Amino acid sequence: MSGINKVILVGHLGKDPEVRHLDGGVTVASFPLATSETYNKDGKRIEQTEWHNIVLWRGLAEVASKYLQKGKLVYIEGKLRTRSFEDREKVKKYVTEVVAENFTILGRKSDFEPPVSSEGTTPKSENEYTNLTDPAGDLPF
Amino acid sequence: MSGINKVILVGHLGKDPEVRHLDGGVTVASFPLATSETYNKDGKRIEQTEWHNIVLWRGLAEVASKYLQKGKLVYIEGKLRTRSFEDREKVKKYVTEVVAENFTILGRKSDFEPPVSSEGTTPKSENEYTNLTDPAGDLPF
Amino acid sequence: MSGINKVILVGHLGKDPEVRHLDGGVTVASFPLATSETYNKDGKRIEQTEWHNIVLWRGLAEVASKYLQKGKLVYIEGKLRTRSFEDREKVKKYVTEVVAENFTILGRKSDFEPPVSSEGTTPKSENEYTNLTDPAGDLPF
Amino acid sequence: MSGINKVILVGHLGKDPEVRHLDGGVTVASFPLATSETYNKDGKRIEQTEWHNIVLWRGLAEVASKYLQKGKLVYIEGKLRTRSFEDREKVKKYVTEVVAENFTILGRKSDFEPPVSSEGTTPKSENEYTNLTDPAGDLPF
DNA sequence: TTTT
DNA sequence: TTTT
Repeated sequence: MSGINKVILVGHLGKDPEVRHLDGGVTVASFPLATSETYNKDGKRIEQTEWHNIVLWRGLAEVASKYLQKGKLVYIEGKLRTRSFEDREKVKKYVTEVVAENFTILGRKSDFEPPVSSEGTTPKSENEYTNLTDPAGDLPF
Repeated sequence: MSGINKVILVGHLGKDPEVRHLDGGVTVASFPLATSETYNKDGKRIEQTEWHNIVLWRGLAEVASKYLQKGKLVYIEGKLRTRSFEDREKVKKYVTEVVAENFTILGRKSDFEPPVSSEGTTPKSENEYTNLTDPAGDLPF
Repeated sequence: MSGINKVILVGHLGKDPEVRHLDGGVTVASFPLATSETYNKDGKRIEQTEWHNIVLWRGLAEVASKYLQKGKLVYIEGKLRTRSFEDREKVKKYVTEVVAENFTILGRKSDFEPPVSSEGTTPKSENEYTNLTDPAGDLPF
Repeated sequence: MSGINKVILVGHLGKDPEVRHLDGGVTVASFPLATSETYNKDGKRIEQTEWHNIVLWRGLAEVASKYLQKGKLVYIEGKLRTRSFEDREKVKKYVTEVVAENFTILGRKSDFEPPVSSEGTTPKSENEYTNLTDPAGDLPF
């Protein structure tokens, strides 16, 4: 016993969430998240990007599939989990994922709406941010 | 002995940073930061805002005074410190502050530049974010 | 909108939790928590202690009242909340608290049992730690 | 750009740190860390352990090699990094590590001393905890 | 594979 | 491979 296993990320989705429905009816969503760090080396600005495998379960997966899309900036809180699997050649491999326990969209108001087909959105003012939290891991509205 | 004292905030500056230079030449900056939470009560969307007193020292204060302004969205990492002071009526009072150890601007590219007097900025595209990190607590460029 | 408000503490309880039952039957517990930091100044080891007001609600308050006592080492995750109140002289005052959302006892096995009146506890081996988590904010067993 | 990549762990070392000195004189240390979670399933207490690869650089590696040993309870703060390497069969593999930026021993006073060969240690009192922090990533004393 |  |  004795443990804290916590991950806090702010980054952009590299792809739309991929949603699967397991046999028991459980929903799982996953997507890659990029967190980038900028630092200075010999006067040049270097950007280093780290990619994370994000996994969400149940209600949180449902919310993610509805409100998160490729490119969005998101705060994610979760825990690390390394699991093994067999690839196509039956070789045992390991992958480390971040199992999300909570997420919040960081961005402008338009980022909080599910994408629509309609054109002609209202112009946005400079400082128009908003967010969406799902502390309970379930639908927030 | 034995202690972790860590605060993680993402919110908007309520005012421009207020910068002071202490006798020994040390720079201190401070500003209020709002973190808002939205939840559902009886079908209505309630927004609850919490205000935090942010304090930054030395190099981090210099960076803050240059790159942070009222309204900007920022990630702040720091620690809690409660200090006492005497108000004008000589009454002892307590205030809890977040002493920043690190911050990152979260927002669009324009948010990374110090404010300029020139008018006529270039139009921004929808999904234009960027950030600025100062892990070492000193000027990052 | 847009906010993350997160506090992570590891420290010792300064007192036993104080438990109150509100009118609606809701349980609230609170206790002071010390987080200490040791640093070096001119070759001398300086210890600086920060005190935090911890507040717990409902099921988490019940668990805390049962398993936490003065002196125990605990990991606490929560959020900052500043509230105002009137003191006995009707002066408006402010206090900043950490509203716990989760806690974990860090310590040896004996620290996980509610205190008993019986004497003569079993001797402990050198490296005997264990912990107790309450992720859901409710009774964990 | 735009990124926060933060990991917070509390767990026990599965092995003593393994220290290497790279060509340029840089020190790297690494060890496995176990974080365990206990939960209830059908009235049975289930313990699930997650293993993390911890990597420390430079001064932090030196401190770790001196003060951390197998079995000790430690708080670690760092960031995720996934790197690829070729195994003996020239197969490309990936491993995700936690690059530590800070650590603190959590435990009793005896846990803060480097291990000694002498026998006959002084008995410890019940509530004797202490800690050791290395915020700057360098030797703290 | 994101973002700037 | 830790810890209880």
